[in-house]
Amino acid sequence: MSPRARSVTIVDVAAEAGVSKSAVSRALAGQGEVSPEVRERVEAAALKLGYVVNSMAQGLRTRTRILGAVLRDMTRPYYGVLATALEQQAEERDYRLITVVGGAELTPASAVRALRTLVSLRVDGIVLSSAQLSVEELVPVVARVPLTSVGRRESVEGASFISADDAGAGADLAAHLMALGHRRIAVLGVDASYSLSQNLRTVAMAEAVRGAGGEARWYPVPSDRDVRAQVAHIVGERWATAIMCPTDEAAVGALEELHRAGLEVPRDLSVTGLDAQSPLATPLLGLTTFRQPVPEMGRAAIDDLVERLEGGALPREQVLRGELVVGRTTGPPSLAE
Amino acid sequence: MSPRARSVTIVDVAAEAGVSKSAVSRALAGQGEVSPEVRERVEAAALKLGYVVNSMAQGLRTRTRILGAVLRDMTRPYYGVLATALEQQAEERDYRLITVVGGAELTPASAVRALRTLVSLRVDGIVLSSAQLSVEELVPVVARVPLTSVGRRESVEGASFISADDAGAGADLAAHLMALGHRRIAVLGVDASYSLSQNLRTVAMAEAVRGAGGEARWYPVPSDRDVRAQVAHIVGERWATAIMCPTDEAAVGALEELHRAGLEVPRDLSVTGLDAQSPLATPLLGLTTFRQPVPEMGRAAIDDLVERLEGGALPREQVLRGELVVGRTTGPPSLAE
DNA sequence: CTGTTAGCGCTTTCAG
DNA sequence: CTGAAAGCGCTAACAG
Repeated sequence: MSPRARSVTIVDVAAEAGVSKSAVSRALAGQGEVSPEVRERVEAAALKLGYVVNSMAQGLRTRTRILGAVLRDMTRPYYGVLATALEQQAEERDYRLITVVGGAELTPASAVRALRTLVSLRVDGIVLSSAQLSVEELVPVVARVPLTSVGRRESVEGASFISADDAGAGADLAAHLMALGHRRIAVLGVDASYSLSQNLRTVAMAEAVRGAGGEARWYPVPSDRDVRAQVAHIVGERWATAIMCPTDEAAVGALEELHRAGLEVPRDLSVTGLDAQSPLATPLLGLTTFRQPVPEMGRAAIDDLVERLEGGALPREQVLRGELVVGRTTGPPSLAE
Repeated sequence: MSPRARSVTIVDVAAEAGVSKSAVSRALAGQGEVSPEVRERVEAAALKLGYVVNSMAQGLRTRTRILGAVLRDMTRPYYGVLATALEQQAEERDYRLITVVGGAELTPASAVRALRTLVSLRVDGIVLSSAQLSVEELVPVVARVPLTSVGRRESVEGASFISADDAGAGADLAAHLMALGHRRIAVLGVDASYSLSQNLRTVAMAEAVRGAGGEARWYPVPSDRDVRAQVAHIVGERWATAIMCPTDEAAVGALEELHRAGLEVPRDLSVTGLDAQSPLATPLLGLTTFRQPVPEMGRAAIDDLVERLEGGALPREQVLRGELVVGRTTGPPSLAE
């Protein structure tokens, strides 16, 4: 292995350019002005030596223009899309973005670790996505650095949050089924302890069905990735004419189970998903689902942070609305009963 | 907005605990030993004040146990799975991991920016995934910090790399089709400038077909996300009995197009994907594909880095092998010709 | 076992 | 416009 090079500092650049290190700092950071001639010499020297600023030393004195994001399970398309949007918008605003991902399951403990990593790095601002943190855990970090929560309403003073209208999405899907004529609808219900947003959706589905004069039954599932058993149960009951799922992944799980049971969709049973971020929202599957405005949420989160950082804007709340995606997994209820 | 608190430092903790700041440093970092009594007082004070180490100040003197990863398009399941694996293994080895994602298209420019961010943060080591960087761009960073490249063979002295056996995967899929009796096979070929790994796969597919006595035709596609036109062309030609795709996403695109054209798979045409990371590898679609050992690659990358960091191990090369996943999109060629 | 001291690389007054 | 010098928060000798 080639010996690791001692990293080149501002002092090395200064020597190379024949100026003081303050001159180099000014020339590179472009704060106090410098003569064009010095600037040029410095830039040449920096390039020649392969100088890269030491953000740590820099951050000891000033802002670094680095934002941090805590993301949950990157295995889910939702977070991938969010990460990409955050990154692009940060880029646009001339900030760097670093992300820390919790394990597949973002437990409070791992979320706290992730936040600490970011705080310890003294990032200028933090985007926090769907962590299940208590106010007590959040207060100390909000006190130190601007924080915007995405996808989950945080009740912490001083934090902004951006969320999708989960309840509205659930209600729209329910309305779609009701309009098709369904009256007995099974909802695969998720508990708030697993995912608040999935809980909001599914609760809203059931309520919307009932509010429109239909019957909804709540079939609790441990997670959207674990629905097969309940679907089998629903099939056995022969009561529902439609199954509403908390996510697209859950919907595909349900479709698989129905397929296994020899049922045809939507002839025998209608199925809805929710998210439309994943490749599962392919026309091939033709899932009826609801597109959450994830890229928009990511952009809004960065904008909020930057505006608070630079413009002194106040923390605020934004709820973004998505749109129904009608596919081929929903249709009129079967008459054969 | 609540006023941002001045961040609490080691000195504040020292005052609170009534000891010197060195004592605090030692107690918290656990280097030189401290009396249990002092340790306890310091820990209590740190907790009370909500102290979080300043990695920037710390990093100015020592290693931070933070690793960095440069990832491409997080929108692709491959990178999500990789990110999760990297994170988990880093956690296991007691390192933090921060990731910087390039835009949807990881251009050399954005990869260089990402690398610079990591270098500027003085991470202890870097995992670089599938960047299209030249040796000249890589040399300066490899000279500064241990780097392990994942998914792409870097020809830079001093870097490790871990890759999947792309060529082997392509060859296995080709062998599978040949075994089924196919002799005229269309390969959706990807250019190396878009993705080296996709290029390796597809080239290997064509070669393996020919090596086994079949005929392979190369149909170039701009990317694995843009295959519809070529597939339509292939359908029109009525030559091939099977289509080999560079990725699962491409395969689903192909299936959609075939579906649109009224063809049935695998009766009329067989289709293969490659990756099996995405939710697209669902039993519902039943894609015949090849599972790349992505989690294993992630783990190996972190292990390699940590071992070089701590054990002085030398950079090395590892090629990991995945496995064929036989689904329902391949079958014997149609006889009707 | 503990405190004192000297920087790590950078930005920022403050003089010149 | 430029250089000298101080200091950000921390760790690592070095004395006590």
